[in-house]
Amino acid sequence: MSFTYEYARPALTTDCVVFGLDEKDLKVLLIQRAIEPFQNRWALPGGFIRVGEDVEKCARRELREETGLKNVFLEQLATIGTPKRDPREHVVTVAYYALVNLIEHPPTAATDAKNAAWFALDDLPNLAFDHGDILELARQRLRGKVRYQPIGFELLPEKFTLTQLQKLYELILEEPLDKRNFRKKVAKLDILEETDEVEQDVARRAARLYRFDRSRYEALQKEGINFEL
Amino acid sequence: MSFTYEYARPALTTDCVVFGLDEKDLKVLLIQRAIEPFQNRWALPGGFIRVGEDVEKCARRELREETGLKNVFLEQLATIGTPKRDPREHVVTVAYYALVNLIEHPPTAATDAKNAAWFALDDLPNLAFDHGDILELARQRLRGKVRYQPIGFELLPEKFTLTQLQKLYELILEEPLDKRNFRKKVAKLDILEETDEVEQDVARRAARLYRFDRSRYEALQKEGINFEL
DNA sequence: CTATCTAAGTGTCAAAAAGACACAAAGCAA
DNA sequence: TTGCTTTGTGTCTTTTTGACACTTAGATAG
Repeated sequence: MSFTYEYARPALTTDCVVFGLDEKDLKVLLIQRAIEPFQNRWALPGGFIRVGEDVEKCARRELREETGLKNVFLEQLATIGTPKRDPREHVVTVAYYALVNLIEHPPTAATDAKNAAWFALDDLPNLAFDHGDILELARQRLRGKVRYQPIGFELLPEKFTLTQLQKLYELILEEPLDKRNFRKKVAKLDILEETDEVEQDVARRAARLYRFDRSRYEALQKEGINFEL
Repeated sequence: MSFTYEYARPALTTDCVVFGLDEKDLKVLLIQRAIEPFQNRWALPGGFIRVGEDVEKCARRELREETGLKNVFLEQLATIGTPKRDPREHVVTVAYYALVNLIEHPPTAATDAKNAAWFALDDLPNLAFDHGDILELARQRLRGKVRYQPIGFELLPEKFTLTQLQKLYELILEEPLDKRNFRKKVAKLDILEETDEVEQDVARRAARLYRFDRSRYEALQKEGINFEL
C-alpha cells in the first residue's frame, strides 16, 4: 500500500529528550538505533507521526514503545526542519522534553527491541542526526524554565528532602546555592507540604520529607505569582 | 506530477502571527482567504512547506508572498498538529510570531492576490481554522517574553520616545506602569542610546528621542543579565 | 556508653531593588 | 499673556536579595 500526493511532503517525526534524576546526576534516556542510518548510534527516542495522530500523542506513543515510559511530564521544545538533518530525505521533527523520576522509572526499560539506557549529561555518546543539538537545546530550556516554574518537582519522587530539591536545582542551574537562602525562598513560595515522615536508612540525622502541593501551586499560578529561585 | 510514499504523511504548513504597533494599538496582520475552506474568512498568513525548504525559511517566504513583509523579527511559537484542525486532512502547522513596526511597514501590503489588513487586538474577526487560538497563544508568549528580553524594540521605529516605549509595554502587559519607575528601570538596563533629537510636529513640549543599542544589549546578554520590567 | 562523624536545621544584617508618590517647566496655541 | 498638554525628575519606605556560621540530631565505631 502507498500514498500519493500532488506535492512532495517532508516526513514528520517527534523526538523526545527525557531527563531523569539519579542519586547524584541528571541523566538522559537514549536508545540505540537498530537500523541505518546511524545504525548502533545512540539517539533520542522518537519516530514518525501517523496521519490522524496528534503530535503530542505521537511523542507519548513513541516514548512508550521505545522506552516503556508513560504518564510523564512532557512539553514541546521546538520544531527543527533543516533540510539536510536526515541523510535520507527532508525530515521535520517536533522535539519535546520530558521529566521523570528515575526512582519510579528504573533504568533500561526497553520494550521495542532496541536498547535503551540512561546517560549522565557530562558523559554523552556521539548522537545520531542532530540529536546532540536538540539535547543541548532542551538543557537550556530546562535551565530557563526552572527559574519561573516549579517543574523541577517532576524529577523528584513524591516525597523528598529539601536537600534533594536543592541538589536538583544546583544540577540544573549548574551553580551552587546557599542552603539557608534556598530554604527561605522555597518556604516563601508556599507550595511545599511538610509531611510527618523523615528519610529512612541513612547513617546520620534523617531529614524531613516534603511533598509538592500541586493544588496550591495551581491556585498561585492563576493569580500570576512567579517562582524564581 | 505526483509524489508517492510508503506511509501516509500529514501535510505541513507554517503560520505566522504578525504583531505591529500603530499610534495607539497593538495590531495583527491578517489575510483574507481566497479559496475554500473558510473562503473569505480572515486567517494568519502562512502556507505549505516545500521539500528541501527550511521551516523558518518557509515562514519568511509565505510572509513575503502574502504580505510583502521581509527581514522581520521572527521566532517560533509552537507546533500544532491536532488531527481535525483542518477539515480537508491532517495538517500540522509550525506557528511563528513576528514583530514589525507599522511605521516602516504601512498597512495592507498585499502582493499575493489576497487581501491583507491590520486588526486591533480587541477588534478581531472570527478567524479560519484554529488561528484564533494560535493568535491568543502568541499574545501570551509576547507578554511573557517581553519581561525578560527587550524584544519590544522590534515594534518601534528606530528612534522613539520613552513615553512611546512605556505605552508599548503597557499595551503588551495590559497594565499601567509608573512613569518614573519605568524610566528608572530602563535607564539601569543601559541599552538605550540618547540621541540629540526630539520629536517633531507636536503641539506641546517635544520629547527626546532614543535609540535601542543592540550591540550593548548583545554584550549584556552574553554576561547573562536579565531585563525584567 | 562515649566519642565521633555527617548532614540537618536555623537567623541576622547589610545592600540592592521595587514601588508609591507630586510638581515644576517646556513649548505650543489661542 | 494665559492656558493647556506632556515632559522630565527625586525621595522615602518596604521588600527582596545575598552573605555568612554554629548548634543539634542521629547513626556508627571503638
